[in-house]
Order: sequence, then structure tokens, then C-alpha cells
Amino acid sequence: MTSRKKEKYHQILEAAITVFAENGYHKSQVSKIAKEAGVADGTIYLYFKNKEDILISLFREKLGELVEKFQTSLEHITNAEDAIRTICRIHYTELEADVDLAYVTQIELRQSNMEMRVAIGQVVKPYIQLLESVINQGIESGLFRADLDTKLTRLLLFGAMDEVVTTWLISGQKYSLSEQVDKTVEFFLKGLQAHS
Amino acid sequence: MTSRKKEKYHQILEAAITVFAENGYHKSQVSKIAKEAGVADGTIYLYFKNKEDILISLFREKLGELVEKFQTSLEHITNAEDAIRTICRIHYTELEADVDLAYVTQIELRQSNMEMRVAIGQVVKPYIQLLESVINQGIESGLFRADLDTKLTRLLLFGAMDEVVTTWLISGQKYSLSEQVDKTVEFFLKGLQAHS
Amino acid sequence: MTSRKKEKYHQILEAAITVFAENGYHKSQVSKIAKEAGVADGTIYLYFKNKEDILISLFREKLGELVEKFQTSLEHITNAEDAIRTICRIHYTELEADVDLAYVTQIELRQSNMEMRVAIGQVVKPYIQLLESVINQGIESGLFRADLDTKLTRLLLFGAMDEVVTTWLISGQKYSLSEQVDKTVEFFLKGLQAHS
Amino acid sequence: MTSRKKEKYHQILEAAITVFAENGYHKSQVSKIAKEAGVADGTIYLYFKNKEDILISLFREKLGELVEKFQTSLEHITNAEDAIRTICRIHYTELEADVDLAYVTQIELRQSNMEMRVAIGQVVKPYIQLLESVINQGIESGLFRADLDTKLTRLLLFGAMDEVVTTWLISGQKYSLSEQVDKTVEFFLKGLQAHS
DNA sequence: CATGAATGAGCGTTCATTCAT
DNA sequence: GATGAATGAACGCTCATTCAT
Repeated sequence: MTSRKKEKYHQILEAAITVFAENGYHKSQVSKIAKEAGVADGTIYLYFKNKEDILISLFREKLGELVEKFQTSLEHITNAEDAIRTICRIHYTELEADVDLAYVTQIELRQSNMEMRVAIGQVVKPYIQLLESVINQGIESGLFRADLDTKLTRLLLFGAMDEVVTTWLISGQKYSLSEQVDKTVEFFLKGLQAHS
Repeated sequence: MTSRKKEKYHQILEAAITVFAENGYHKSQVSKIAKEAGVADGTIYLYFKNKEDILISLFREKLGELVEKFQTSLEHITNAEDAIRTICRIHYTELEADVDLAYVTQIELRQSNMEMRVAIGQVVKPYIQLLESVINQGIESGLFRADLDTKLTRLLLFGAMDEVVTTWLISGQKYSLSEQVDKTVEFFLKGLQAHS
Repeated sequence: MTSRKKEKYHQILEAAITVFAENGYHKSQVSKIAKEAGVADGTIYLYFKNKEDILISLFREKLGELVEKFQTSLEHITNAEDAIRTICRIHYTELEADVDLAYVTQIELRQSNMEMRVAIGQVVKPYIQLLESVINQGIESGLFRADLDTKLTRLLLFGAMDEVVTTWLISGQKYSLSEQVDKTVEFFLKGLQAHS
Repeated sequence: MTSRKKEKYHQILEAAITVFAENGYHKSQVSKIAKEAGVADGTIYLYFKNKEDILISLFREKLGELVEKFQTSLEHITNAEDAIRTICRIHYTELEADVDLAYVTQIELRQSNMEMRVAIGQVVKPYIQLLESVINQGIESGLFRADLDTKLTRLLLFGAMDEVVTTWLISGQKYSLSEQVDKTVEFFLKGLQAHS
């Protein structure tokens, strides 16, 4: 029962990601998502509070997976520099590999009001904390500058990567996103490193 | 006549910025903007093609002013490092000084479809070119690393600043944005500088 | 299920005929039709593409019934003169018996653009063909003149009857329409008959 | 002054006929007529009560001219049969010669509410009376049947011709309208004549 | 649990008309 | 008389959500 419930839940989410990516959030009718998922319109509301909830859930699920990948990959990495490189690589390659997801996170998810932004903030938190802990670890290990403002720095890193992904997406993905990892990381590390 | 026309045009834009900031683009009725501007609903359409056009015009006007400020401030600055610092300072202080404008550019403007994004892209272009020219000048003058990818770098800089502003905004402007200039610039310059 | 669907479909059509007859097509709001039909505004659009579609459907349904009546009545009539008389009688009596329908077909339906005219043309076709076949049969049987132009003649007949109905309607139905049958038919037959 | 007034009045009417014929009454904005006429929007209202008044005036003016042509042509015709032939010829040839006028009278003018219909009725009156007087004269001279119902007969004649013109118009004027005169008149006369 | 027909609030836009200049 | 900027009422249609089955 529970597994079947979950099944339909994910079924709807997968449909939503497809429909959102194709038409954008505001132009995606709930009925279209239902059709894509192969369920009735009303069924959607057995699994989600409302349309907005679909978008947030989508983000939560997908970002959850992403954060897991980050955590798994970082598990045996103790060097902060390597960690930054790994984070950037996953950030770029995962979104490059799933353009639909990229659309939803970079474009559609931004089409939200302040209340949703707050909700999204909650979802992004683990990723942000990951960045923070890496930065902190870098400072503690002496690899990164001691005068770094952790909270500001993680915004700079995240914002920079975010913009690169969005621009790549809007440009029509005409070039390789993952090839930008090295130069991005080099810029980051120089900005971060202690004995520059 | 022309001045009175312009007067009403700006009257509507100012009303729009207020209403958009308060309710968000999608929840701002044209009639509400008209009321705020003290004109009839139909009058809006004498000055703007449609609701979307208001948003884009708003952005164009305001960003135009901003770019002018950048250009004026950079006029006598030949040192690329100083230029970067000036850009960041203006970016932060101007948006900090006009929270409504900040809301519109950081939140509402993102609530747009791909077509609008393209239009916005045109508007942002001068600012982007400004960043690029400063980076290029920095490289040529030997202050910045020669192996910098100009196009990638300006994304990193813009994205980083953009995220800082948005986060500050969403947090409820509980801290000073302009105080973040120094640490932001320090991070940037270390990432940019040649003799690191 | 299907019958209930049809039920609501006809419910809306009957409401539309009432509202159109009372206010005219252009001054009949969809909401007024919905109210009259006892359904929500949106329900209209589950059964009709748009407002125009209501008008055309109305015409198609009602004229369909009318054509059926013509065909049933003519089934056992082989004499072309009798057929003409029967057609005129039905044309006048049916519209006299349903003033609302008459309003819609004679007045409101004419308030349509060229595209709608084409659609209407399709609906009227069976009636036109009926007239043509009667004329042709009359010619073949030797009752009607051999030099009659079938296509022109059916226009003359239809146009003449149409004008009589419209004028009766505009005049406020102050006299009996069905009493005009005999004199109309007499005029027609003299114009049609061979051994004049 | 008066002549200049009249000048602008006709200027607007000519513009209206062009615009109505091109776009249809409901899709013809007053501003478009003003532009076509080379006057300001407001000027229209110095010469016409409202948009509807333009249509009726147009009809009144043009039909007035037409009736004059009828009357001039019938001046020296004492034979009722010749008169019918002349009327039909003018009816067909005049509208064939001025397709724009035909559009307005046959299509656009019908897009009117009951109030307008009444107004139009007043305008058509002289033409109707002309038809009536010809029929009456025919009866009195013994050429036409004595048992003709004058009021009904003029409807039959007018309606028949009207339908022929409308059908020719909607068909795209692919054939000659004036060539239909002879067969139309032949049908009429057989229906009208006494010693058939 | 699932359905999908029904709901009805909500809104961008048009355009005939007015009136200060 | 002439202008044309300004007005604001009016409405077709969409679509997220509900609920009887």
C-alpha cells in the first residue's frame, strides 16, 4: 500500500518535471500533469496540497537526491580544496545531465512568490550547510583564509555556480557545462586560499 | 506635451514598481497599478503594450539609470581593481537604497517566461559588457590573470553579487548589504589577480 | 452518463435560445446563459468551444430538427407542387410556433462574421438541397418549367420566404404567418409551373 | 461653411463604407474610420451621434441614391412589367458595381439589434413603397393578378432579390450578378401576371 | 483510494465616447 | 469647429480546486 502510494507520488512528480520543463510553471495546467502521469486530476490532490506544493516537493525530492550525491562523494574527502572541486563538478554535471531538472530549478522555481521562496530556502538549507561546513573545514585546516566570512562566502560560491548554470541553460546549452568546472574552481580557490 | 507624456509614463512606472514590490508580478492587477498611478486602466495601454511590457520597461529604465551610474563612476577609473570595487559598491548600495527596485529586479523579474528572459537579456547587456571590459582591461594591464575566461568570469562575478543581494532581500534586509562590499571584493580580487 | 451529458448540453442550448432571443447575440453574456441554464460559467466551456459555438450549435440542432420534419413530411409526397406547399407550410408554421427560435435564426444568426457565415452555410446545406431536389423533380416530372435555373430558383424561393418571416417577426408578429402560406405558394407555383 | 460641413460628413461616410466592408461592422473601430477619413476621433462625433448612427446614415445616404436612380429610371415607364424588370436590373447591377456597398448592405447592416432594424426599416421604406406602387399599378392596369396581396408580394420580390445578392456576395462574386436579371424577372412575372 | 465533471472567482484588454484645450 | 489623450465599463475565457460517485 505504502509502496504503491509512493509509486504514484513519484509518478506525478516525474510527470510534473516533464510538464514544467516543457511549458513553464505558470503555463502548466494541473490537468496536463495529471494526464502525463496517467491519473485523474483529482488524484493529484490526494498527494499534494496544491499546485505550488508539487513544485516545492519536486525541488525537495530532487535536491534531496543531489545533496545525497554530494554527501556520498564527499564522504572520504578530507581536503577542503578537493571538496570544493567535487561540489562544483557535481553541481555542473548533474544539472547538465538532466536538462529538465535544470529548467525547473533554474527557471521555473524562480517563478514563485515570497512564501515559496522561504519554503525553497528550507529545501536548499542542507546544500548550503554542506558548503558552509566545507568552507569552515578549509579555514580550520589552514587551507583557506582565516578572515573568510563563511556565510557570505557560501553565497558567493553558490551564486556564481548558479549563474553559470542558468546562463548555460538560457543560451540553449550550446556548450559544455562540465568543462567550466576547472576554471570555476580555480577562481574559487584563489579567492579562498590562505597563502595565496 | 512631450514632457507631460513622459510624466505620465514615469508616473505609471513608479506605481508599478510599488505594486510589483508589494504583491509580486503575477498577483499585481493592472487595475491596481492604474489606481496607484492615479490614471484609468485604459491609460496604461497608451504607454505600454501590455502588462509584461510594464515590467520590462521598468527594468530597462531602472537598469539604464544604474548602468549610467556605473559608467559615470568608472569614467576616471583606470585601475581595474578599483573598477571592480566600484562596481560592487554601486551594485550593493543602489539596491540597498531602493528596496522596491531590488524586489522587482531580484524576485519579480525572475518570474518570467523564456521570451521575457530574452528581452531582459538585452537590457542587462550593457552591464554585462561593462563587467567584461573591466575584466579585459585588467588582463591587459597585467593586474588580472591572463588565463581568465572573460565570459565565464563575468558570470561568476555577477552571479555571486546577485545571490548576495537576493539572500539579503529574502532575509528581510536584517543586515547591511553595503557592508558586504569589502569582503566580496577581496574574494573577487584574489580570484582575479595575477600575482597571487 | 451519456444521457446526462446530453441533458446538460441541451439545457444550455435551450437557455441560450432564450437569452439570445431576448437580448441579441452580442448583448448576451455567457454568464447570463449559464445562469439561465442553471450551470456555472465554466460548465459552458465543457460543452462548447466558445460563445460563437453555442450559436452555431443552436442553429445546427434546431435546423437539423427542422430538416428532419421537412424530410418526414415529404416522404410520401411525390408531387412537386405539393412538396413546395408542404415546405412553405412547415417553414412558416414552425417558426411561427417558436418565436424564440425565429428570432435567433432570422435576426441573431445574421449578426455573424464571414467565417461564421461559412459555418452556417454548411448547416443550411441540407435544406437547400431539399429545395433543389424538389425543383429538379418538378422539372423532370414536367410540372415545372424546363428552363428553370435550379440554383437561382431555390435562392428566390428561400429568400422570399425568409423575408416574409423576418418582416413578420420585426413587425411584432401582429398577424398570422401561417396564413401567408397559400398566397406565397400560389406566387411560387405560377413562377415555377410549366403550362403557364 | 455648410458645404465644408457636408464635405467632411461624406468624407467620413466614404471612409466608413471602406472600413466596414473590409473588417465588418463590429471589428471596425471608430478610430480606424477616423484615420481613414483623415480626421480626429472626436470629429466623428460632431457629425454622428454614435457608431451605430454612422452605419444607419451610410445606409440612408446610399439607399437614398439608389432609390433616386430607381425613380429616375422609372419616370417614363408606365408598363408594370417593364418596371419590375428595371427594378431588378438596377438592384443587381448597382450592387454588383459597388461591392463595398453590397457588403455593407447585405452583410454588415444585418449585424444590428432590433432597434437598428426598426431604423433601417424607415430607410428602406421608400424602396418598399416603390415596389408596392409598381405592383399596385400592375394590378390596376390589369397586367398583374387582381388577387395579389400587395404587401406580401413586395416582400417576396424583395426577399428573393436580396437573397440572390447575398449569396452572390458570399460566394465571392465568382459569377455575374446582372446576368441573373432575366431569369429572376421571368420568375417574378409569371408569379405576378394575370392571364397566365 | 480514484475519478473527472463541475465549479466560479478572477483579470487583461478593448474601444466607444468624452471633454479640456 | 477640431483635436486626441484619457476614460472606465464591460466580458469571454481559464484553470486550480472540490466533491459526489
